[in-house]
Amino acid sequence: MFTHKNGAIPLYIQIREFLVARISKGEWLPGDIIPSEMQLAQELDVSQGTVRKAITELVEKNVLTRRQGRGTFIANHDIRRALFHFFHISDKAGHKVLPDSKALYCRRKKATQKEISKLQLAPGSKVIRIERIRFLTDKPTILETISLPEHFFNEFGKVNDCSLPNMLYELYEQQFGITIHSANEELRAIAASEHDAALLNLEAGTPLLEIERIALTLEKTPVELRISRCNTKNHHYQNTIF
Amino acid sequence: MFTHKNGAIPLYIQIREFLVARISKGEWLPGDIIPSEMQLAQELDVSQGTVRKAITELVEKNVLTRRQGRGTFIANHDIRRALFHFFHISDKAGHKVLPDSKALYCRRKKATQKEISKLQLAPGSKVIRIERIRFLTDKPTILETISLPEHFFNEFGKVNDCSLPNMLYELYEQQFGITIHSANEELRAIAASEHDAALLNLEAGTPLLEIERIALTLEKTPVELRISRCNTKNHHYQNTIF
DNA sequence: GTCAAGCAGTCTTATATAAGACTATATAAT
DNA sequence: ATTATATAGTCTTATATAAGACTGCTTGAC
Repeated sequence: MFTHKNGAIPLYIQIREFLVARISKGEWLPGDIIPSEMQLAQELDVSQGTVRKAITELVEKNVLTRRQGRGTFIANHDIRRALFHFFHISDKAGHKVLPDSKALYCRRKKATQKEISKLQLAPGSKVIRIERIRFLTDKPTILETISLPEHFFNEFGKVNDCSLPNMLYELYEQQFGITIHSANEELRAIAASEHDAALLNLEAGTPLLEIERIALTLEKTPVELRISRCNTKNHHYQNTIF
Repeated sequence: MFTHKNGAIPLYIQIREFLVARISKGEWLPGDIIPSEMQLAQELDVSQGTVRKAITELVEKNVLTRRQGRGTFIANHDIRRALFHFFHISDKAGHKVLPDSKALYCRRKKATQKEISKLQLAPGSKVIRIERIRFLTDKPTILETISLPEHFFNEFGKVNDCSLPNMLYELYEQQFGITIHSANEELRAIAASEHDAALLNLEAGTPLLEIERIALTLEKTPVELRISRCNTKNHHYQNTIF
C-alpha cells in the first residue's frame, strides 16, 4: 500500500497526508479517538515509529492530541484553544480576558466584492453577515463584522436566530462540522467612524486597531472573514514571535 | 554522563539543553558547523537517533540549520530571516518590501522607567537610544525608537556613529555576539503626535499603528525595546496564526 | 470499598539502511 | 601537458524499524 522507493516521497509524509485526508473527510469528529499507532501500523503495513512520526507532525499542527496511556484524539478546539490561539487581545497586565458578546445584526446578504475576493466565492454568492459588539470587563471595546459563505453555513438563520454563542468557532465545529485550523490577519490603524464611535462610546476619529482575519480549514479553504475594530486604550493585540 | 532513569528527564531533552548551554556560551558562532550527530553521540555516549531528536527540536526553533550531506550549523540570522521572521509589514499585495532607514538620533541616556521595567534593568542603568525613520518604496512610513541596554552594547557609540545598517539584528549578532531568537510584540492604535506627523508627512492625530517589541535572546533575556509607529494607509501588519 | 495485576496505549531509545555532498583519484579528450 | 569528466570512497543527515519503558485505565480478588 505505502512504499518509500516510489518517487522518493517519504513514507511518513504519505501516511500523514493519508491521515489528513481521512480527517477532513470527516471520518472522525473532534474528540474522537483514532486507531492506536500499533493498529495503524498494522493496517498500513509500516512500523509503529513511522506512524508515530506522521502523527507527531499533526500534533504539532494542533490537528491531533496525544494522551499517554490513553490514545490519540482529534483535537478538540474548545474554548480554551479558541481563546489562547485565536484571540490576541490582552489587558495591560498581559492577561487575556474572555469577552462577552452581543449580536447587533445577522442577515443573509449578497456578498460584497471584498467578501467575494477574500472568501474566494463565486460572483453573486450570498453570505451570512453578522455584526456584534464585544465587552471586555463590561466595557464595549470591540466591534466585529463577520461574513460566512452561505453554502458552508446553510441552516444558519434557521437553527440560530441572532442568539449567537460567545465563541463562534465552537459553533462552527459543533453545528457545521467546520473546524478552523489557521488564520491570516492584517492589522491597521483606522479612525473610528460615527457609527463605531457611538457604539464604543468614543469620539469619532479616535484611532482604532482594525484586524481583518480570514479563517481557514485544515485544507486552507477560507470559511470566515472577520473584521474587528478595537479600542486599544486599555488593551492591546499581543503577538509572540518565535 | 547522561542517563534516562535519573528523574525521568528524557535523554534527548538533557542533550538538547546541553547543546543550548554550549551554544549560548558562545562555543560556536553563527554559521559554524557543530560536530556531526555521530560524533556527538559518541562523545555523549548515546545513540545517533537520540542526538538527532535533540537537534531536531533546535532546528524547529531556528537555533540550528541542517544540510543533508553537509552537517548541522548554528543558524545564521541573515537579512532574509530578519525580514521574514521579524518584519511583519506588508504592502497591499501582501508582499514584504525591504525598508530603507535613516537614523535621526543616537545617544547614550539614562533609562526611563519604562525601559527599566521592559528591559529588566537595574535602576539608574543607561541605554543607547536610537530614533530612526524607515521608508517603504521611498515614502516615510515608520518611526522607530530603539532602546538598548548599555551593558550589552558597550562600544556602540564608539564603533558606530549613527551610521547604522538597515537590519540591526545582523549588527547585534556580528558586532556584539547577541542573537535575537524571539520577541514579544504589543500592538495598539494611537494618534500621531505633531512630531510624528511632521516626520511622516501626515496630519497630527492621524491613526498610527504602534508596535512595542521586546526582543529576546535564546535564554529569554530582553536585549532590545523597539517602539514603532507605522502609517498603515498603504501597508499593514501581517500575522499568520497556525 | 481497596488494591494489585494486567492491558492497551504512547514515549523513549537504539540500530540499520538510504540518500545527499564533498574529495581524491583515475581516465579520457583536447 | 592540461583540462574536463567520471567514479569510488567517505562523511554527513534522513528515514524506517524494533524493543523496552512508562502511564492511565479497567477488572477482579479480597
